[in-house]
Amino acid sequence: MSQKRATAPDRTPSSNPAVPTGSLVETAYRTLRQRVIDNAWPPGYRALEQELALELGMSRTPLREALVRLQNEGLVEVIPRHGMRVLPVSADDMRDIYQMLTALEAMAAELAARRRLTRAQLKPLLDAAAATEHALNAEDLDAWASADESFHRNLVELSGNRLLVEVARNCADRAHRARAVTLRMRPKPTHSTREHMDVVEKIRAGDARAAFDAQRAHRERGTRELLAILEYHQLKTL
Amino acid sequence: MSQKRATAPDRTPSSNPAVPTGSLVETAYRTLRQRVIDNAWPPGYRALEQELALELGMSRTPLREALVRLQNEGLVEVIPRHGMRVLPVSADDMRDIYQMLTALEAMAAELAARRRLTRAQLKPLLDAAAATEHALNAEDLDAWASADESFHRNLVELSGNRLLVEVARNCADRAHRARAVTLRMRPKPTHSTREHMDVVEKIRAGDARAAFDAQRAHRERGTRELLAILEYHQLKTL
DNA sequence: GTGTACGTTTATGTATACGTTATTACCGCC
DNA sequence: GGCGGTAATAACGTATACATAAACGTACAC
Repeated sequence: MSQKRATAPDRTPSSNPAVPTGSLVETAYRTLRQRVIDNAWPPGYRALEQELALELGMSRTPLREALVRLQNEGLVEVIPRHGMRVLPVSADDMRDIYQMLTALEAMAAELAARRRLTRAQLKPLLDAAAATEHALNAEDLDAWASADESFHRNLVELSGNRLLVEVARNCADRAHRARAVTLRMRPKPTHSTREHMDVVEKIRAGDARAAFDAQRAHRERGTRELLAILEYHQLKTL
Repeated sequence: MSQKRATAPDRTPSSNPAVPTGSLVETAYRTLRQRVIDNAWPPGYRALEQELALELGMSRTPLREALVRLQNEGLVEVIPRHGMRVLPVSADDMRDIYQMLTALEAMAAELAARRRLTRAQLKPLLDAAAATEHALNAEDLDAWASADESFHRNLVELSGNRLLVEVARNCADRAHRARAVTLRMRPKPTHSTREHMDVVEKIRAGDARAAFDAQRAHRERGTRELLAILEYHQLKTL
């Protein structure tokens, strides 16, 4: 994975254009974040501030502020005189991220179960779990991945803990690229899909301990699976 | 808790002067962060960018960058035309933070126990636990609080998970003021101190499950205690 | 061919300027 | 006194300028 500069010929502004928001900082932040997460920029990719600012049609000032935010979120690093660099994610990083998600989501499942949620409150989670099942049946891996993300996002939101939601989102962002790259290297996600329904059922039943255990087991199995893939394919950085 | 402006007469630059670092951003970041965490600035406190920049002897540019970082860390909010405001921490926030710390530190204890640490590696944690004991015996609450922080910091560092360390540090930062304010409102921390030793022993023995349970129980009891204090004293924001 | 020295270029970190608009102060009226 | 309208002020968000020093390219010596 060699480092690429912003002058790489396959990069044009139109491939991920800035979508205007209320502020230039926000525009830059969202645009750049998207590029990192969706692998439009590969790991290690570099670009200078002035180049990015020109491309996004703004001065360096808001662009820098966006980069500071992205750096705080662990998605890029800002290197003096070398601009920004997309932070590669190593296998160790993935282990760390997955350990975090395991702890956070197990806690989220427990908190959700304790809250005695209504059918309406549980619906988005149930819908997401059902969507993973439909996608699996239709053998549509991309739809499955999207539904999987939705499941996990909805799960942490049901915890009612804002900080947990925020941190889990950042963990998911950091892992997103690796998830996408390895999506077709893994066995069919039969276990995952079944485990989703299991977690939902435990939450619905208000069984906090069982919900915790179910979600935790789900993430632990997923962690083992992913780390095995990274090792087997000798994927050092993603 | 009324809002105070930067012109409050009891604030002078010398009470928490900027300590020069390699960059002005870093100087501002550390100075301001310290003021928030140590309650030099109370919850809700406001200050304008230009005022802070003047006080710290720099232009608004690096000052803004420092504020962006602090906002990302949940310590302040930046309000257009009103400058920055120290984010008050509500009882709900404290519940969220403690739930996070419970999940993260229990996981840290488990990971630490799994790593089969040497005596040398365990020493900082053991020393910190011993320090809480000594401070308790000497009836020195401030020393106890400091040792307690050291214990928790060392615990998460033993997890070997960098992301966990980073997130736990931020949770501790957010909770720091509330911890300090409530330090003398709680019973003598006899349980805490005994629990520290219990956790250390489980980690030393390499019993991951027991370490997880011990640290989790420790944090859960502490959570209940703190939330009860906040309710009893009608502390709405800290 | 390799290493070093030197001059030039360039990408920052920071300061300052500028345009916009939210906020505040003031005034008149009821 | 309270309310509404208007003008002035101020605090941004952003653009531009500037100083610094890192990085690069070239020439020369061994």
